[in-house]
Amino acid sequence: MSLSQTLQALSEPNRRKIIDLLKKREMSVGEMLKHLSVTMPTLSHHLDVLKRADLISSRREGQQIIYSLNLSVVEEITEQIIKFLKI
Amino acid sequence: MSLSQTLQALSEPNRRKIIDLLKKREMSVGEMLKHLSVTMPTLSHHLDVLKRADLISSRREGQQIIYSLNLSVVEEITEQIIKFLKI
DNA sequence: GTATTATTTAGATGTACATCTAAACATCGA
DNA sequence: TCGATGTTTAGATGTACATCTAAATAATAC
Repeated sequence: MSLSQTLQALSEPNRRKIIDLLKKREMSVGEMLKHLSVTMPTLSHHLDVLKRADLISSRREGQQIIYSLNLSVVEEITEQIIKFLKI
Repeated sequence: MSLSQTLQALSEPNRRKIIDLLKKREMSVGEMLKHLSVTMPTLSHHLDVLKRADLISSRREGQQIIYSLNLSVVEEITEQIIKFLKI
């Protein structure tokens, strides 16, 4: 997971909104859909981007798929960004 | 200057390299050129992107144009990113 | 089996980005 | 007026991204 990939992933507003939602609590795709103005396939795409950047994870629960933040990765990335921006 | 724009600007490796160079000291375009594998117009373009994101500034000094980091802006942005990523 | 929830693929559109070469401009020093 | 240093424009190329609709596929619950 490169810093480029992470920053690129976080540069899209809908994806940052997803991160914001998942900071509060884990959530199914259907729930997230209510908070965003995109279609299901588009949301799936954004989730895929965030997943490939290792920022989120998913697990199945019945018919639903529950997404959650990868807390440790987020912290790690925060460190990386701080280190890079440190003057 | 939106967070999207900032993250987008920082997601390109050459531009991060420019930031890294300017963290050490201010530098002319010709000097930066020695550290990057791009043509002068391409470098000019990247400098323009970073400038529009308010991350760097320039001043003329004789025939040269000297670029420098906007320290206060970088700190501000760091705060913004930390705040966003804060769990 | 059928309905629900989500992913994936396909096809399409429109936009943005990175890069180059070549050439035109602009600014300054000598 | 040259030469040096950069910027900008123009034209071109190739890639990537965000988005949609429609349809196929997958997994699970009932």
